[in-house]
Amino acid sequence: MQDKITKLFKAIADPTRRDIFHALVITSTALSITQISNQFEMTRQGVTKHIKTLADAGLVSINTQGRERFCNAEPKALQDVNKWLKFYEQFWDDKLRDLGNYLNSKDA
Amino acid sequence: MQDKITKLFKAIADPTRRDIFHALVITSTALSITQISNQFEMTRQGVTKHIKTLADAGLVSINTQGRERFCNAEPKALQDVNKWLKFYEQFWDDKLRDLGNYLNSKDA
DNA sequence: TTAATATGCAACTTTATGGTTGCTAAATTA
DNA sequence: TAATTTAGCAACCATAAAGTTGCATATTAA
Repeated sequence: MQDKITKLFKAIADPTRRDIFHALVITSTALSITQISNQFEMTRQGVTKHIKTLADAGLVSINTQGRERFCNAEPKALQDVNKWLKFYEQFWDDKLRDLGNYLNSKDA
Repeated sequence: MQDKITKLFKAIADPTRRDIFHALVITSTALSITQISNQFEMTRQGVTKHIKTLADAGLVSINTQGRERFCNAEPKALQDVNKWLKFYEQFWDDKLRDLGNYLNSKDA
């Protein structure tokens, strides 16, 4: 199907999902599906779908208790994004270095 | 339409686009559309579409010279992704800190 | 000037995505 | 036990996205 990093990127590429994820991160307590949906202008089923996508990407964990399903954010999953970024970071640093060299040569 | 950060996330959410971007990053010279498409099992027009998406997200800059259009990667655009990540980094750090506290309490 | 090259644009197809409605089932509460 | 609450599942819809083919156009080379 889809590789892990793509799932992760696609999960956070949707603004609504970023909002849901954010809401979960800043809440210390786990939230049930209904509690989450109440915070959004969308049907519960719509929210459920997004949560499934987030869970598939490892960004949310779900704990079932009775008829309720409590969701928790798993920000650590974002470390893979960070790892991906790290490689390219060296190139934007290089550009800064190049700019520095350029400015120095102008001064001289 | 779509906000900047969403465009950026969507651009890198596609594996082909990540490949194109990567190819441009690791090449010191700018590449024409044709040169890029030759590296992919896809029509030139397909690649062109991806490049347009990358350019819209600020990840690629295009320099027209005669009938050719030379593309350059702009890894610096990824700094916005980094900025977005930064906020959540503190939460995965918190988790590590919590784990540290837990281990310490076990030692005592 | 004719031929070849590099490219963009438009239309089209297929599949994915975001979201909805309607229904069912399992827990809980009265 | 009956009513309510929490949630999943399936079907459906509209739109976006990935990729294709075909054609027009501008630049460059013969």
